[in-house]
Amino acid sequence: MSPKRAAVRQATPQLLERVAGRFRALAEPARLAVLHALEDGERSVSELVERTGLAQGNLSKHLQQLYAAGFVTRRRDGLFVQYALADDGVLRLCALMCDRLDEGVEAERAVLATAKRR
Amino acid sequence: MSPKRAAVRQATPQLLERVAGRFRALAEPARLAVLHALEDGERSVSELVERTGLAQGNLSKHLQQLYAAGFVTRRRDGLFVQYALADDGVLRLCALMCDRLDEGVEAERAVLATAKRR
DNA sequence: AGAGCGTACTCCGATACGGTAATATCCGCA
DNA sequence: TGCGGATATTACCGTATCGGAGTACGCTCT
Repeated sequence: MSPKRAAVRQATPQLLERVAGRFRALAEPARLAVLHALEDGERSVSELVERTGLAQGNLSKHLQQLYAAGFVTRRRDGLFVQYALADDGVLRLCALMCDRLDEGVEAERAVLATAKRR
Repeated sequence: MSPKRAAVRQATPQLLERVAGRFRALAEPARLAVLHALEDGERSVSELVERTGLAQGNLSKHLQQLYAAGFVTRRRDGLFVQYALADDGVLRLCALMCDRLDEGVEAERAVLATAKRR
């Protein structure tokens, strides 16, 4: 049958690397801000500069990474380039993560307590 | 009403930083390997060393980060310390990410083509 | 073809992060 | 109380990554 479907995959180093890379793309406040700014639709780079407050060059680099990770799509629109969320998967990921935040506060507290123990 | 529920949150810098931090904890093959090694139950550090092939000190650091991020729990068991997945949220996150991988291959191809264009 | 705007790329300094080796701490047991 | 195994912590090094500044490229219009 060769279960190509949702079967549990082998955790090969290559797969781990690929998955880690995707997570890494989301492991940066600036990029999360960009994704957030795209939540209500397509935006040009200039619009994203306004919305996020990032410098143009910096923003461009982050956009490349998000694009390479498959989180956003690109489209030339005359002089502009319009970026958009590739799908709602990112939002689901962030939602899952945000839910964890509230419940994780206690653990964080414990860690802090451990850190300053003694 | 002060919507503390699943309402859309403000994307404050602090929140972005916190969320990014959580993603950062998953943005490393070694830590994903650890989580994978915990999929079928509690494991001691020594067992994790065997299963992941990581050096003890190195593994310990990764475990601290996973713990601080709230992905794993800790429990003293005599001479050992047993780690376990805090909940199945991590698995859901990874599953979501893995699903994206297959579909993202095309985009990656495009990026590569762009990189070596000319 | 040239000007002007929007976007991508390159180079740089500062900082963060992962891996290793050595050391410290914690625990159970004689 | 002292020993030995298990885990945590520290110091150190090499590398990756971020942000900023400057520059190159693409597109449109005249």
